[in-house]
Amino acid sequence: MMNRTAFIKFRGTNSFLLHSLSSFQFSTHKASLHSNVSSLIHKITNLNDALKLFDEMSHRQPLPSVVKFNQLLTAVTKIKHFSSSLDLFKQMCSLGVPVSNYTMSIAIKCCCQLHRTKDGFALLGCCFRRAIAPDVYIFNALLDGLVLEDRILEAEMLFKKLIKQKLCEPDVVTYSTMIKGLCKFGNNVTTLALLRLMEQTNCKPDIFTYNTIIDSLFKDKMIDDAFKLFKEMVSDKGILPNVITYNSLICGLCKFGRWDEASKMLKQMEDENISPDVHTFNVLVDAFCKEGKVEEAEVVINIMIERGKVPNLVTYNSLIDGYCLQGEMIKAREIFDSMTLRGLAPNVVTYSSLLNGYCKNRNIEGAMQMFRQMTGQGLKPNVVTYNTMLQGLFQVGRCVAARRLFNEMHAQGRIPDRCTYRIVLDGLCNNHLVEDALSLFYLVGNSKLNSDIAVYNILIDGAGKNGKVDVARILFQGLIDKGLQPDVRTYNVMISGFCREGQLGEAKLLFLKMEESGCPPDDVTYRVLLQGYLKKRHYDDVEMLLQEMDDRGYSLDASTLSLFIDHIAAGLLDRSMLKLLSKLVPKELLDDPRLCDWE
DNA sequence: ATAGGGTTAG
Repeated sequence: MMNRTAFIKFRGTNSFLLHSLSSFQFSTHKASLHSNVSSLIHKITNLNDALKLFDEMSHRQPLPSVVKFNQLLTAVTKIKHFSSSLDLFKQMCSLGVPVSNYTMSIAIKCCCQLHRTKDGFALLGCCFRRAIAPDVYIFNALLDGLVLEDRILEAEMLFKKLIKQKLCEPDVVTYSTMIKGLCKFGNNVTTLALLRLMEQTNCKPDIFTYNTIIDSLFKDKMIDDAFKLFKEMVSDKGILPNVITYNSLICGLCKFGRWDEASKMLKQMEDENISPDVHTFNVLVDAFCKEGKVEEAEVVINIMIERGKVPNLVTYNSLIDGYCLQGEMIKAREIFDSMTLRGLAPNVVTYSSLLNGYCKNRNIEGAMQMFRQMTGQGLKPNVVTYNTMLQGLFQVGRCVAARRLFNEMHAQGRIPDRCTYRIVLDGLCNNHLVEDALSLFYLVGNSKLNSDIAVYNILIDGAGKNGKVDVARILFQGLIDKGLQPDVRTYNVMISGFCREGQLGEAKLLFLKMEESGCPPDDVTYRVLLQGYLKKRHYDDVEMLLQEMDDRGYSLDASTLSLFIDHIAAGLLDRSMLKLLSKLVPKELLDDPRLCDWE
């Protein structure tokens, strides 16, 4: 075959020669294509190459076999161009390629991955019409589609139907997909039952099955069960954990602050010659960032790079979020710029972190500018983005703008979630719009949104702070009537409301009720009650409360302490209390110059 | 000579 240099040498010598040369090249190219479609398909890395190859294949006479087309479709599906893959499938049909069950399974998978499981089922109908017997691959793809669309009941129905009507022999993938669906809905009891059922059949659970369940148990905070299953997998079934198993374990342990065990797992992993991948490093980066240890996170990233792993969008997003949580917006922007320079396009998560950072710093203009930049890049804000912006706007008292944004959220088809609801209620209460918050609350009525103790805490606090302790009392009774369990915060905001109105008797009664209700007071409870007592110059229980605080190992905060000092300075409280107070003051507060003559 | 399932971020 003529090579490229030879071709160049001929240029300009003779146009006829050039023409024949190029056609010669073309035909040899085609010839090599014909014999080597499979090897060309394996080299496909982008959609364009795939489409070109398809075009050339479809012009061949005779047409390449269906196997070649299936290979190409697989390649396109692997690079996640599902709708292009479907287009090619349609073209295959109109070209008259005799599509097989392989082709159908790929096409159905594409529909399902596009959240168009309905079309997937339509293609199942086509199978019957074309006398293609649907196999387990096809049913697995459909089952996965239903799970993906959260249609868990239909997934269960399909699963049972497959078995009952013997539509196909379910295999380990069928079971694992069903298990994934059950896990997604937090139904760990049924999940484990299905795992046991599986063990009775001849398709045994494999590493995929176990990884799915172990990860789900961690997500549901069932750490001990997760480890039990992990041991069962390794010891009883002899299945070796892989990098994904370890990633789940390490991620779960980090989330619960169980650092020692997490690093033990890292060591164990290395001992077994399983090297950490980008995902593992990302878990560690994120864990450090969440702990406020951004420098450590940067160290992890350096190790990651030393080991030849390339940080990706997730890595940078975690780091940016870490800096934003610390309010270090300059660093956050630096990382943002450097990731853009590396050709990584920021996504909605990146922007939401930045918005959050600006809002935390009460820089609402900065947040707005980011919001506009984000939408300008064609990124659609999601519920989290809107929640962040709403919180920021309420925080700086821009209730009208918040309202406008809430309406926009609605217009964009974003359904407010429990966080949105809490943010709006809290925002209204903190901006002296308790009446509005209450009307919204009553409008929502007896729904799941209102069966949330946090919602009651917000409203009780809002009512109390706005001089509506009677409303607070009604709300408190209401939540008890509903069968909700008040938590420490509920008691704290209620006690704080009573204290503010000088109803110290009520405050004390509720305080005493906490212990017997199995919800012991925390340091905040004591601070609130003490401040209430001091402000009303009601000193009877003060010493006893301080003593209790000491017994429980609680400490005083700066503002309560300051109040005590004022009362002592005014001669309202005896100086003998200083000794007890000094025991309750954290070291950093002892530096206060006003306290130098304490001991 | 071709098809499928598991882990991460706001």
